[in-house]
Amino acid sequence: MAVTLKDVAEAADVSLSTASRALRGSPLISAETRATVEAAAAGLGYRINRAASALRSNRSQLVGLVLNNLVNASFHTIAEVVQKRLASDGYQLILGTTDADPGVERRLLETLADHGVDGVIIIGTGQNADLSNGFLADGIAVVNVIRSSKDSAAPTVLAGDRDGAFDATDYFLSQGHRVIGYIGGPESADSGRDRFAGYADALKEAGIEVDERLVVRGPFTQEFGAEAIQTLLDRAPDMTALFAANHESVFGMLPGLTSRGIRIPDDLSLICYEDIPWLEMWHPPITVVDNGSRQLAELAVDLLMQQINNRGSELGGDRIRRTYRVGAQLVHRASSRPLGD
Amino acid sequence: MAVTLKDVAEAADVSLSTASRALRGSPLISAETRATVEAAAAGLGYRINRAASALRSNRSQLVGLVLNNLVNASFHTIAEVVQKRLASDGYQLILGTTDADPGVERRLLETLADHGVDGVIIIGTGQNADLSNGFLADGIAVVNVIRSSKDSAAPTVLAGDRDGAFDATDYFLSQGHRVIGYIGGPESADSGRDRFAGYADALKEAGIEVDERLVVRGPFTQEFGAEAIQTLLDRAPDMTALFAANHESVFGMLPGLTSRGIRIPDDLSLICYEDIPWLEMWHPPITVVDNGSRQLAELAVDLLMQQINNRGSELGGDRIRRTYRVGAQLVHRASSRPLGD
DNA sequence: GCAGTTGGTGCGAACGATTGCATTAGCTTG
DNA sequence: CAAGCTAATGCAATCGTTCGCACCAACTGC
Repeated sequence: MAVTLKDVAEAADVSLSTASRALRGSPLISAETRATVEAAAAGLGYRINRAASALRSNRSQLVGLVLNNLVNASFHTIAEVVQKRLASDGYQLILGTTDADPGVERRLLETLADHGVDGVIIIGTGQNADLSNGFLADGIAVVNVIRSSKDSAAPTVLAGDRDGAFDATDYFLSQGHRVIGYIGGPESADSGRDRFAGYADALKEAGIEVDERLVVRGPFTQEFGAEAIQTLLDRAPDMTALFAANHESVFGMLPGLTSRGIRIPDDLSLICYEDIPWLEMWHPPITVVDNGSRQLAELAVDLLMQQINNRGSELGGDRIRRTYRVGAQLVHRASSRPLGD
Repeated sequence: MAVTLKDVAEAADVSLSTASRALRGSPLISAETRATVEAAAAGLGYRINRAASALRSNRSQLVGLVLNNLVNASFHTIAEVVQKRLASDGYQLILGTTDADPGVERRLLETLADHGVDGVIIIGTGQNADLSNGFLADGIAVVNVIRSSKDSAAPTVLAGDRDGAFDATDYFLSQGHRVIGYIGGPESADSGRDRFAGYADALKEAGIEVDERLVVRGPFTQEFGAEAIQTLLDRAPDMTALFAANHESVFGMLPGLTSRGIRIPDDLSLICYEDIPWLEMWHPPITVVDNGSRQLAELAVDLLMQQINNRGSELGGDRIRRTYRVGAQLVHRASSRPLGD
């Protein structure tokens, strides 16, 4: 049988409560006693039983992470960063994927609650705000990431999609480009909408109308990217710059450019969304908008920990629900060049 | 306060034990009573408290997954598949990354045990077999994946690295290639060793000596791939085929080929290890050795569930420790062609 | 020298489910 | 019809921690 706290208490010749407090770092315990208990625990190889601890104290040291999938680079980056941060704070990560299905998401959230998670980070569908608001009421911390939900009372960390797209487009404009193509995600996705808005706004400020001929929008798949680039090249041979705002589509689009013999940036200037390592290794290295997945994850964990640590004190009431944005950043490399040089 | 089993029992006018048994599907309960209890539970919105359940029954419905990172495609594929399979069986996944550090791995495994996981799937360093053997002794299921450890008593699911590399090389040979380059992982890694062995064996069978000039081995990074391809092209301009057996290096190598103006497969036939979606989108689509990550994951979960379900009955004693292999598969596409056509 | 602090420690009741054992009612069987 | 089953249910102990409260000794201040 495993070593229990009772064994430690007996070995250290103190009561169960004292042993518990000593190991938990309670200030009520004298330094001497604490040392004795810690020595006894170490000597016996004592390990806490989290189930018992969770049952009694209502703190599981478990945090749930809900996201669509792990294939998308932003998502697995976030998962990895969140996991590491949590681990260093003594928490473990329960990971669940939803494929963006609200029903799956709901069942997952309920199951996470069954396990008594102390908090949840949700890259969600936005359809289960009622549930996550219930979590908050029950003292379970919640942070939304990337996708907002107007009904959610939890803080939200968003990516700077509009500004990122604006900056990319604006950069093209500053280089003299006027015929700028756009491949992006669907209107139905937050990111698809916001990035397109950034593209359109930048053009508008420059006094340019959005030319539908130059815009292709569709699902987050590389197949779409492969089609989209062909469509665009056929439809607008006069295009001098292209902004690829749909991350997945890039994988289909780049090979398409290569096979058509389009040289970057000589024939076409290019900027892609999201910084995946190998875009830097491409020839030429691709200029990208880095959406800051790591920072998104870091901030999400920070906000979650604030909530967890403020549990009880209603102090957080004001700050919660606030929306944060992690700015996107244009990473200049070699895939874009001034027009007419 | 949350609804507890006691509330359900009272609502259904049965005892606590009957309520518990009814919801858990015990055969001791009459169909009628079961229906009553289930109705009461549904009516009250009862949700089990996993911490309490775990404490009493020693079953947490939690499974740990230990791996290096989530960036590598095989790893995040495995994580996603494992998570989905577990969820469909009523288990949740606690995910931990180790960066292949044995110390981190050890602490992670201990923490997983603290949380009372019912099982662990380990893509491990092989350095903590003592711990995982202890898990088995304590009734915690263990399955090793991808990396074996001679000291581990747990079943192991390995990839068919040697055979995959053998097949790829053999295929080149059958197409008439004789000067076949090799870019692979270090000797220190299982996969690096096995794949090189497959390459060397295939050559040997064809009566060809391994030519050190054609072999570059190094770390699992794309930077290494970028260097390696340059080295190889400089050193062996007569090379007609190249086997890229280091997954990460592919990301650095492909752009290198493009920039040197090497046409695939006209100037060089190419086969890469591990099937990442966009290799299929490349121009030309790249022939690959698919190591079967999904199948590895599926099999790992199967083996884990067998152990979990056999807990108590010592019946599994014989089967455990067995090693399984998921065969790699050559996926023919268009990046290799017969020599001299 | 006595009431009032303060700093440590122990007692014992939870937390919410599971489960071995006892119990009961309704049958069968000789 | 008594004894013996079986099927269904209830009782109560138990899992390992945590934490409110009571307690005690030593010290302070008047």
